[in-house]
Amino acid sequence: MLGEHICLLNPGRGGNAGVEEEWVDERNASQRLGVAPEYVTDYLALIGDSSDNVPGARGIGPKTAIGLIEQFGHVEDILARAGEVTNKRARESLQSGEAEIRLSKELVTIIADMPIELDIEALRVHEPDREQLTKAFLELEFGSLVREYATPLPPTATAPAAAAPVSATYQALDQADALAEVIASARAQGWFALRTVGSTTSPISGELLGLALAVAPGRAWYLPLAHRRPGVLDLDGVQVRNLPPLTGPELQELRSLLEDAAVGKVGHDLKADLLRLRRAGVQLKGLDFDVMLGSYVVDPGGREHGLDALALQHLNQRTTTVEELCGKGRDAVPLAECAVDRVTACAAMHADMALQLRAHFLEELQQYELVKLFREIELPLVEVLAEMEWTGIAIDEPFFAAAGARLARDLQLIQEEIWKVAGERFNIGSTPQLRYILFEKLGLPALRKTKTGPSTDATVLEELAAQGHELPRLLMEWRQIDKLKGTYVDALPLLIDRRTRRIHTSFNQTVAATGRLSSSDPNLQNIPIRTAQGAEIRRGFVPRPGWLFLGADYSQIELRILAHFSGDEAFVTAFRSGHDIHRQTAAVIWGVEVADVTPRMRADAKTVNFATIYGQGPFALAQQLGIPQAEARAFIDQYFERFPGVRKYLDSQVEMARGCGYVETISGRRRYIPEINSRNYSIRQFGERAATNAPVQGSAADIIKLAMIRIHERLMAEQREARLLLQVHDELLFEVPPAELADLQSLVTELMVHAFPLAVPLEVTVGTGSSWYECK
DNA sequence: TCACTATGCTCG
DNA sequence: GTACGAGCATAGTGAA
Repeated sequence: MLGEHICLLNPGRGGNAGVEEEWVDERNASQRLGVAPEYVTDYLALIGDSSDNVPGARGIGPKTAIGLIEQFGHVEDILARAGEVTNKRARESLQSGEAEIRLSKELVTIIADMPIELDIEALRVHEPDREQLTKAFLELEFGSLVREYATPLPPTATAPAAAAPVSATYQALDQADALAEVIASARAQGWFALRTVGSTTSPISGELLGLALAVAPGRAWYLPLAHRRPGVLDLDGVQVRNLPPLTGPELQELRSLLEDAAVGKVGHDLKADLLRLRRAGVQLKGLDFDVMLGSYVVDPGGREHGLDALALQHLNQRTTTVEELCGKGRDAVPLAECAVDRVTACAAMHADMALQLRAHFLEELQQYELVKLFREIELPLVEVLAEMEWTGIAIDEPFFAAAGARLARDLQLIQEEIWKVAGERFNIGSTPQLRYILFEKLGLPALRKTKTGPSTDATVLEELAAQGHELPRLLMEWRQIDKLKGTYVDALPLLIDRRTRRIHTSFNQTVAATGRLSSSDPNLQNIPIRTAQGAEIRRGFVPRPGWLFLGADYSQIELRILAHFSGDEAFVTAFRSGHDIHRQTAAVIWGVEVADVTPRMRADAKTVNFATIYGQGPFALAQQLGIPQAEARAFIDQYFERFPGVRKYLDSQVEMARGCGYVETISGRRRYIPEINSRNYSIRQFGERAATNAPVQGSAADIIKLAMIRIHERLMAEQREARLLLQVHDELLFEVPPAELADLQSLVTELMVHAFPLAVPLEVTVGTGSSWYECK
């Protein structure tokens, strides 16, 4: 009944039905699932979607499914004898009829290969609307297997029935001797799990409210330090009422435990714990395991790394979320106002979950050979990022105020002009209103469409302007200024920390699927630079008085990585010669002497170089270069003809993704690419581009992370005052006292250049100045 | 009031 | 349909 291909959801790894599909043939499926070929159908039918992420999914997991098949044989027999199933959850699930014979992509596949008339293409969607699919299936006549057991799914998400942790095992630490006992066990074991509670989400702006500790599974303590409400828990008014954090004599032992690097610390998002403790004057040392990072390293893409999600997925535990504790939005109660016993239950539970998840991810990291990446890059980076966030960066407030006023004036003027040309007043920021003005009232040609109507984006306006219309140019100008004002000039001063007078971004370590960092609240990785007017904003980022900024960029790191991986002779030679790579590329592509490369040729070669990294096709390249598609195609062909090693390498990554399901960076970081075997052309294409780009982008991320770790180590070891403030993917920004500048410049360059040995040299350019603008 | 989507724009 | 990876602002919509 089965055809040649089957869709898997990375069995055994949990999974997300929307993303992690993987198409394999039947023999492969049998091997991958660890199920005899004749049982593959039953297996797939039985497990359906067991992922906890899937709305409505209640799981018979893969292991249980295999066990049931081995025990009973085929799926019909399992259902007939459901009462004999010993696993309680599986039995109830089977008996209730909502068993795991459900609509899943596996079933879509099975049905696809049944000898019936069915519009398969219409059903093969990546985020199946389950209700719609259910209806479609039930209305159609096909194999009894599906018709009999498919049932409509509940509209709302249901979590697995979790055994709620007994609250009695989570206790507040209200006695000095109890605290001493916990500390003693932690020391005896050599490690423990912790979870801090802060007054705000941001660990830097908020204060430490309390600390949860766990030493063994199923039992944890919470030490309240600065809660304003004792709640129903009677703590005899000792530790609860506004104690200065960790200053009491009985807390000195705890401090030394936290600061003892020899005692391992386990947690979820240790960077936040580190920062909250630091605000309380405690230097957390001995970071040993961060389950958020563990989850990220095991599978950086398309999965949740939040503690609640991880506990649900891997421990089958339903945790109390902070949202449940405090409410949300307008009605949210500050944590400091929440009853201590409730905070205790929540925080202690989180410490307990982190402790239990450690074992799970340790095993997975070992299984996938990711321990080194975890131990030598991601975990050490936590302290570096914490230090960066802690330090923050200063902005020149009067500068921003003046710029804001100026932009407001400009905006006003352009707005008046736009309204005059349009013949009426309207909200320029509203796409629908703008569409009406441009394409209906003024009758300009709609050049491109979005889902909801004609596009009005910058490329369209650019083209319309080129056709001689006045309004598009004004609109582009308005948009640019509006963006600068709204996203940067007005927004950044509001994020200055009241206490430090600096801006403290968050560097997120578990967001980007390639291994890159991201920055948020505010995002300091997308401060304008490409336009002259935008770049002015960087004048407002300043070092502390008397100090300087030092900026250090990797030159063309991604292209160098491409040269390294591909080993392409011409490419490697070009880099080793140490000259301008885009110029060299141009010379090779067009077969001319380097000296004869025109600026236009160089610019085009640069574009083609980037096009390669991103897997850009002729269509987009033509658009970008403003040339016919056929010409762009010729460029690309020429490029790969002259750099055959590059073509070969890119193909090899696609093959790797198809065969192994993932691709790897230079330090073994994986990215799973289930889209690569999708039957949908554009999804598959996307998978192929991701497969070729991820190793390049991800390796660059690995390398700069290593450099950051080593630089930070040196700064600390040599007790320098200079600090790393920002990372922008291939660039580091430092704040330096003048006396350290010369030294630091060579130190940073040295460590960045030699962070990871490649087949081609790495180059770093540095710049200094008294604003970010000047560091170029 | 809030969550959510769509659109558009900033960066490497 | 058509370039990888991110975060954020505004408008608009529908439900509580």
